[in-house]
Amino acid sequence: MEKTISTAVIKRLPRYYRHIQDLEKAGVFRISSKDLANKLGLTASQIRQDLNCFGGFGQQGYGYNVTNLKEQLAEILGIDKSKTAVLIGVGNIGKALMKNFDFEGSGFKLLAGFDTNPDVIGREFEGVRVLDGHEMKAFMQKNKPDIAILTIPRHIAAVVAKDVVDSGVRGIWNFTNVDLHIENVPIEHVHLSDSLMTLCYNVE
Amino acid sequence: MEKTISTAVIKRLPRYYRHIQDLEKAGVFRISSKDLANKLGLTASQIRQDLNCFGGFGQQGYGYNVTNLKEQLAEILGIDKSKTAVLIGVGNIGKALMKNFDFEGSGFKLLAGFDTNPDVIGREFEGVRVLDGHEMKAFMQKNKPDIAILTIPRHIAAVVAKDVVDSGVRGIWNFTNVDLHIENVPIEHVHLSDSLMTLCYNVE
DNA sequence: TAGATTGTTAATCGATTAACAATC
DNA sequence: TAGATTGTTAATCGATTAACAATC
Repeated sequence: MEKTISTAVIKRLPRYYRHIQDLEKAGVFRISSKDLANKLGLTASQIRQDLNCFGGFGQQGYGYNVTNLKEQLAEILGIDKSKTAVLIGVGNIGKALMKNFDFEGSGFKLLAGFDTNPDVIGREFEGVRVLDGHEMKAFMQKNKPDIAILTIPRHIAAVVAKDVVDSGVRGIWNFTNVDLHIENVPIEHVHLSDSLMTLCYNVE
Repeated sequence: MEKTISTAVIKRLPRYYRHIQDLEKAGVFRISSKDLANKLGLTASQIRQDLNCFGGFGQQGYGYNVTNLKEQLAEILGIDKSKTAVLIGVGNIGKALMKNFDFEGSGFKLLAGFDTNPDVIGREFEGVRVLDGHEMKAFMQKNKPDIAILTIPRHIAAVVAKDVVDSGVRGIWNFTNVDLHIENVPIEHVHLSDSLMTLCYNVE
């Protein structure tokens, strides 16, 4: 029986992965929990506890092998086997993501964008085509993307979220400023305004 | 003596604010911690505890006055008195923010964008001008913005962050995929790839 | 081998939830 | 007044840190 891992732990994993990736690029072969903790501003204890939720990746007296740990983290996060995504709403944010964001690096392949605006339909960004929103349902049935990225206006967020889940999507990356909640469907919220308000509080 | 508030509490405040704002727009005058908790998927106890870090805004037997609570939250977060911001790096994400993001709604006034690319220098988005990066230092000394928004490539993130802090900026909204850390300067990270990796994990 | 560092158990700390007297 | 709901204290729960035996 799998024990469930707390979200606190899971939220730290991508950060571990990112730093370990940097270390590997910098040509570092091994790192101790102590040194990694220093780098990240955490305790060595916490890092060891976190990693040991998934297995003993280290070696007494030595520490962790950087490349091995990177691969283990990639596997835990599931970014080793590429998943698929569609992006819904090719406005400014949607466009910025299509042009800029390294989907591969986070374990995803972007299959298509969707919009209803004729100005963007048919255009291509980084090799990904923007299709007519009306074709979406058919596309989803055929291609079965794992997740949908919602970069649409907030007033249609709930409806579109329901639609994509009905079409079989298993997760949502939500850029609309609405707290979506759908039973059994993981949703990651990117609430930029919440983030900025938090900064506002801290700046006082 | 001010007691410090835990970041867990602070992170929830913008969400409270957002929902209370919605309630006000929907014409709701009062709400109990119980009803608000239901709406947010939290416990009534937690909401009362959180709000009572800042004061007793409710009334026994009645609940909370929506408009009053909204104003109290705005004051706590500091979004009632407008702060100022500059945006550094007018690439795709920077542009998307300038065009789309409701800075006023989060308590900020965007003063200017900066870039070194001649294609964007001189352009205006939503009434905000993009200036030459070389003018930045002079601009900062004159206008003293409260925060800087970093939408620049990751390899220059640390240097630019140091520069703006030296120029007197009191907070950073960091969109670069780097964990910046500067003594005594609050930094809010928007790590999109971390967010997507977390979703990747949860989708499995 | 001796030194280093892990994996893991135990102790501590902090955050959430429950309970209830105060009071509108 | 009686009912509702707060503010706040106490109890619980979970997450972080400390400690140390195991072992490379």
